[in-house]
Amino acid sequence: MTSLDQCFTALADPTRRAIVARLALGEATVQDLSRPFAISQPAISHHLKVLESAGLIETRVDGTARPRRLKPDAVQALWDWLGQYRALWEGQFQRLDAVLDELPDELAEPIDTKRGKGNP
Amino acid sequence: MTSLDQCFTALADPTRRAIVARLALGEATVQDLSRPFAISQPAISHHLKVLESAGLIETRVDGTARPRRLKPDAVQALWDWLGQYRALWEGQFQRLDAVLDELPDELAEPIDTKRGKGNP
DNA sequence: TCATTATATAAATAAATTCTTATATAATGG
DNA sequence: CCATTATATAAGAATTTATTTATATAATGA
Repeated sequence: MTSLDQCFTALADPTRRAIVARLALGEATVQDLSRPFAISQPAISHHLKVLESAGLIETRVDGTARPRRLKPDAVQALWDWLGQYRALWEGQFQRLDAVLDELPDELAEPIDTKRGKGNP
Repeated sequence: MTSLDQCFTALADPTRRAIVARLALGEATVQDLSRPFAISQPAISHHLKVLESAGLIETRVDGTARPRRLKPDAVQALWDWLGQYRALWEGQFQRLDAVLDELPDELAEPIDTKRGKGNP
C-alpha cells in the first residue's frame, strides 16, 4: 500500500477527519480525543495508529501520556496529487503535459491491483 | 455518508486513481478502461459507480457506450478541505481562525460515527 | 512497592469492500 | 427481428475495517 493509499484511506473516515480537525488546534492525548467522541478508547487508539501509519500525525512521549500532533509536511503528497489533476478537473486543460509525464507509472502496462496472493 | 467521505474513499483505491489518471487524458468507455487493467469488466463498472457516486466523474450516453469523463468542479471540496489544514500541517500557524470557524460542525458535541443502527 | 492513570493489544464480531463468474439489459446493424 | 456489442446487475467468496469488551503494559506518585 502506497502512502497515498494510506493517506486517502485514513482521511476517508469521518472520525479520523474529526481527529485531524481537533489536532489542528494543538496536540491532544487519547483521553482528550476520547471525550468528545461516542467511541471507546481502544477505537481512538486504533484510528490514531491508522493516521500515524499514513504519516499524517506523530506521537510525543510525556510520562504515561502520548500526545499526538499533526505531522509537518504530511499533506504535501496529497496536495501535489490533487494539484496535478485540479486544472484538468476544473475544465481548463493546462498542465496536461505534467499529467502525461506522470501517467506511464500507472498505465504503462496492465495493472494488477487485485487482492489475494501476491497482492496483500 | 458525506461527499467528502465518498471522495476520499473513492480516491483511496489505486485502481480508481489510475482510472482518474486515464480520464485526465480524455473520456473513456468501460472497454477502454478494462483493457489496461488486470481486472474484469464488472469490476471496472463498479469502480466507475463509486467514482460517479462521489461526484468525481460523469457519464455521457453514446449509443451502447457510456463514455466517462472527469466532472468539472469535482475536486473543489477536496481541495478546500486540504487547503484548510495545509498551512497548519506545514507547521505555519496561519489560518487557524478558519479552522476554528469550521470546527463546531465536527466537534460541537459527541460525534456518533459508529456503524450499525441509525448509522448505516 | 502499590494503586492509579494512560495507553496499547487481543479476541471476537458485524458490516463493508473488492473481486469473480454468470446473466440481464439495451442499442446497433444486418 | 436477430446477432452482436457495450454495459449493468446479481450472487457469492475472501478480505478488510471498525467496533466492542477484556486485559496487558508502562509511568507516576503516595
